[in-house]
Parts: sequence; structure tokens; C-alpha cells
Amino acid sequence: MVIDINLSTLQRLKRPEAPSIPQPSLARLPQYHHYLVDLADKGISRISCSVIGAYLGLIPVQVRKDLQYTGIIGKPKTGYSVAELIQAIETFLGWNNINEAFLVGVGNLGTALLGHERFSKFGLRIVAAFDTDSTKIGQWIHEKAVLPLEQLADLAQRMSIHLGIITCPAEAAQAVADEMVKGGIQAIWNFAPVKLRVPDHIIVHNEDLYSTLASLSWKLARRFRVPVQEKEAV
Amino acid sequence: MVIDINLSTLQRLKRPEAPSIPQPSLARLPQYHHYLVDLADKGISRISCSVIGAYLGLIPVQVRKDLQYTGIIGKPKTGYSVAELIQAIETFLGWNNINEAFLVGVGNLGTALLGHERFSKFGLRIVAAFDTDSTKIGQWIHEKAVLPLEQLADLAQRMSIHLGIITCPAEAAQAVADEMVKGGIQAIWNFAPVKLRVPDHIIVHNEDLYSTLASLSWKLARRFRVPVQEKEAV
DNA sequence: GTAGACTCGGTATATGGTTATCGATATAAA
DNA sequence: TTTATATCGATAACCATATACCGAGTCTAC
Repeated sequence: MVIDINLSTLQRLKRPEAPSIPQPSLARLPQYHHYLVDLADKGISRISCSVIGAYLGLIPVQVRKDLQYTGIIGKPKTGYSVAELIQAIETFLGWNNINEAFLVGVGNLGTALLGHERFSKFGLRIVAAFDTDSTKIGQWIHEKAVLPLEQLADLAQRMSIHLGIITCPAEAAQAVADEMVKGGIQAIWNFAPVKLRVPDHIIVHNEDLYSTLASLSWKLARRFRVPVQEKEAV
Repeated sequence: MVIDINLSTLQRLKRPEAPSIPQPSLARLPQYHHYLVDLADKGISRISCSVIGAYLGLIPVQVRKDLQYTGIIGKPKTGYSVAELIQAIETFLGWNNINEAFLVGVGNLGTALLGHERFSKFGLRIVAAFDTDSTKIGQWIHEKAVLPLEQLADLAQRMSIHLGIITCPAEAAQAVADEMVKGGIQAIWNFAPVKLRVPDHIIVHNEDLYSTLASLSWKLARRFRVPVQEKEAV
């Protein structure tokens, strides 16, 4: 059986033009951004890594390294310009160019995302929603039309939509992903707890609530359980 | 200014009894679990790391290492017992003992979580919801009562609730967290895009949509931008 | 104007997680 | 019964990320 070998090999081969920024740093940038916007609102114009780090519980060096990826240049003693920093992060993350997205699955979660106006500040605009439930189709939710899933592929192609958001039940997720791929969608933000099978060039990010839940319950169990050894000897 | 030094030092001091399992492994366990339950439903009773890995896009060694943390023991050639493996993961993650939780913020997202029946399979039961909006208080959403936030601390204490879920707007999140701490809650699952300030012994997990969004938009921007160098020389 | 303190940027080291390798063992086929 | 093969468990090498260190620059206070 060589399937596994092929798979892992593929994964590695896919990465030559791999991220020039570590994934964890990428994930921290929005946090810096959020804090910086707050500062800007307060009229503060310069900031140092130490202060940012103190606020977020990170050491100054790490903050500095993360920020360096955005290409920003600071000045000794004074630190960075807040405005420049915000700009640098937004540019780096591509938040200046809006990504238009389709969302599939207008349940509670889907509705929540559709109504999240703040996304537009972070380069995301959900332009339409899709569902298979005929009672939902035709409705308008948060000013977005709910269309039948069958139209997704065609519309995505014609409107050059690059991003798809999956908030449908797990059972339907793979079929939805297939439709998205057919419509030329490049990246999928997947909220369904399923491993999607898509071509290699498609970017998939899973928002896996169960992972978080696992961490939490493990830590809680650990805290309230009498401290026993985790592994039994054979 | 020594705040930062103290902070980072604290973080390290907090960790002596740190996770005996890497965070990424912990996050993968639910995925294995999900797949295994599917297998069990199909009547398959034994499984090898290679097959699990092939399904999830991981190499067999990694799967094996992850599973070892749960204390499971496999047999050469045959692999693991599916049933034992499921049991081992559930026990390890503490999914057998139900965690009762309070949820604060009955917006779309909060409602979505309240309605998510599957959580109960993963050791989570949301027993009540809270809000400050008087039009929501008194309602029942998915068979859970919506109570005024003021009652949270008292009820949490009397019912020995250990877990709090924050799905309210960012502005209110810190105040809610404070209430939770006052009520003796040990762990917080935070969906608000805010860095919460809580005592050291409180476990906080942020479900940060913006981090994911940042990754996605960076990768999309990178794909569609002409490949230029990321950093300008000084 | 000078001394001192703070902060940046670059390089080096340490840590933690992932991947590779090897020997042992159980099953299945000859 | 013997041989071949798939798989596990353990140890070791490797890689990515996080942390520490050091020199250089600039602002503040005296």
C-alpha cells in the first residue's frame, strides 16, 4: 500500500513556494492589527514591540520578528508608527483588496457570518448565499440573496469569485466543495467537521470547533482528575 | 519598563505542569475520532495508522505518535481495535464526563451553538444562556433558558459550572469574562475577537476567526499578486 | 553637548514537533 | 512449518519556530 507515501510526498512537493512567513506569525498579525487600531482610535501614533507584547502576552522579540515579515521598519527608541504599521499589516494580508465570497448553508452559523458586517474591514465580502432548502431559497438574509445551490458553479465562474465558505451540515460539505471547485473557486473556508477532498491547488482552511473543544475538555479533565500518570506501562 | 519581562516569565513559570501532549496532536485527535466512528458504523473493527493517515493526509508515523498519547496499544500487522481506539480517545479527552457550560451572548452565533446537539457527544452540554438584552431574556432557545447576565456568577457557583462560552460582541466580552471568573468558572471558550484579561489559572481558548481569515486572504493575495519580493531592502 | 536608557535589526542558540529509520512481532500465504 | 509482509514501538535525525544575545541608533534629561 503506497497511498500514504504518495500523499505525504505530494504534500511536501506542494511546498517549494511555501509560506515565507510561519503560520503562527500569520495568525498573530490580526491580533496586532486589532490592538493597533484601538491605539489609533485613542490618538496614539507611535508604539514599541514591548508594549504590544505586554498587551498580548508575548515577548518583545517575537512581536518584532512577526512585524518584520510585513516589511515595516521601525526606529530605535521610538518604535513604529502606528498608522504605518496598520497599513503594512493590511497590505501584507491583502486586506486592501476585497475578496468576494459565496457562502453555502444558511443555518444559524451561516446567518451569523452573513450578518457579520465587520468582515468587510478585513477584506471579505460575502456577496451571496446558497442552500438546498427550498423554504430558504429566495429569501434575503442580511441583504444577501439566498440562491439554489445549483447556480453556484455558474455564478462563481461568471463573477470570478475566488472564495467559498461552507457552513452546511457535514454530510453535504463534500458535495458543496465539489461544486465550488467546479465553479473555479480557489480557496475554501470550511466550518463543517469533515476532511474535504479537493485538488491540490485549492486552499482549504478548516475552522474546527472540535479541535478547540478537545483542548478545552482535555485541560479541564486534567485539572479535575486526580493527577495520575497518563500512560500505563505494558 | 519591566511589565513585558514579568509577563513572559510568568508564562513560562505557568507551564511546568504543561501539556504532556503537543497542542497540534491534541487538535488532531478529534479528527481521528470522527473517522473512527465512521468506521465503527460501517462495522470495521480494526484499523492501521497507514489507512487513517491516508484518509486525513498525514503520514503513518505521525498518526501513530498521536495515538500513543492516548495510551492505546496496537498489535503489529493488525493495527488497532477501532472500538478500543475510540474509547481511548474519548477517555483521554475527557469526553466521557460531561462538562456543563454557560453561554453568554444570544446572537446568531450563540444561537447556532445552543442548537448544536452534537456537542453532547463530545462532552459538552450548554445548560443555560445569558444576555443583557431584555427582549431576549426570558425566551427559550433550543430548550435553553435565556437569563439575565447578572445571575450568571451566582448560578455558576451554585451549579458548579466550570466552562463559559462567550459569543457576545467584543465590547462586552471582558465584562462577561469578569463575571465568569467571579462565578468560579475555570475555562473560557471565547469567540469574541478580544484578548481577555483573566487570572493565570483560568484556561482561555480563543476561537479567532480573524486568524483564519488572515491566512486565507494572505494566501489568496499571494496567489493573484504578481510574484514580487516580499521585503524591500532598506 | 554628553550620558544614559530604550528599542530596533541581525545573528545565534534552544526548544518542540515532525519525519525517518530500525528491530520486533503477528498474520497470512506457500 | 516456513517465509514474506505489514504493522507497531522506540530511538534518532531533522526542521520550524521561539527565544536569547549583541551591536547600533536615537531620543531624553541633565
